[in-house]
Amino acid sequence: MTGARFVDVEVRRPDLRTAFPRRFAARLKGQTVERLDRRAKYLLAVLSSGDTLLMHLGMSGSFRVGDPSPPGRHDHVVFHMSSGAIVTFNDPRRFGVMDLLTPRQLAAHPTLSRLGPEPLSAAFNASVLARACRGKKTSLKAALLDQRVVAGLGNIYVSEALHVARLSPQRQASTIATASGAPRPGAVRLAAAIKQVLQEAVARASKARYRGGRFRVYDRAGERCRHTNCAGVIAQRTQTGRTTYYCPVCQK
DNA sequence: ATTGAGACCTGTCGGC
DNA sequence: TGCCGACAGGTCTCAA
Repeated sequence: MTGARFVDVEVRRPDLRTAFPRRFAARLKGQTVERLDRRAKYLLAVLSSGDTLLMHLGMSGSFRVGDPSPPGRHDHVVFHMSSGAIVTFNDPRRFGVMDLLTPRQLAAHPTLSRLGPEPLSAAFNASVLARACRGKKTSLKAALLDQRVVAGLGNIYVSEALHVARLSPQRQASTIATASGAPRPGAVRLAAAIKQVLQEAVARASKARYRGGRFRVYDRAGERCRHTNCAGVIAQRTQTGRTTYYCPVCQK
């Protein structure tokens, strides 16, 4: 898509999680994609008009490249690019998002403008994490799922990171910081663990043969804890509506 | 202001 | 084999 123009845009279902803006297709047509970017779990295509195409996969969204004809039941948007590429957005549950923002709307976006730091950037470290958790009465699990604390962690990698850091998901978030917001050892381990599990995930996903589904604790209830010298068994429980997996023995 | 519960929607899977 | 409830990787809104 990068460097290519939108020749045609088919909107087959304009009702994803949010309604499409008026004249969505018309505003896209003729625009060139200057660059593709990402912020947290949002995909952004910066256009020659200055507008930004904002996309989110929700729980079940995906893009594929290739002629979709005949289009599938959940093929909601089809981009026909001047490069010849045909890019189709498919999303059975329709929790995804497709929006077109002016520079002003982008800068003032209610969600984007409040996102926390990118976890793999230098802007995210133990000090930043500790400060964000200072005074939080909620659990570490809920704090890490809060996109304002750190951007882009989802249910799987929160469990994964807490296991690597050996921190209990039920532990109160404020306990990784001192009263003044300085990092305690747990914050140092957790910030490093978050970077580690995400780097590993990106590396694995980049390999064509990757099948997915192999995690340290996620979806492994009843299996042995993989930390060396830990005799624990992975447990699962529900926290704020989401399933958490953890080792009750080594995660404190 | 912070927090947790419920809602949004469809597909899949396990149990009967 | 078929039906039915429970659950799924994410936000958003609302009310306590």
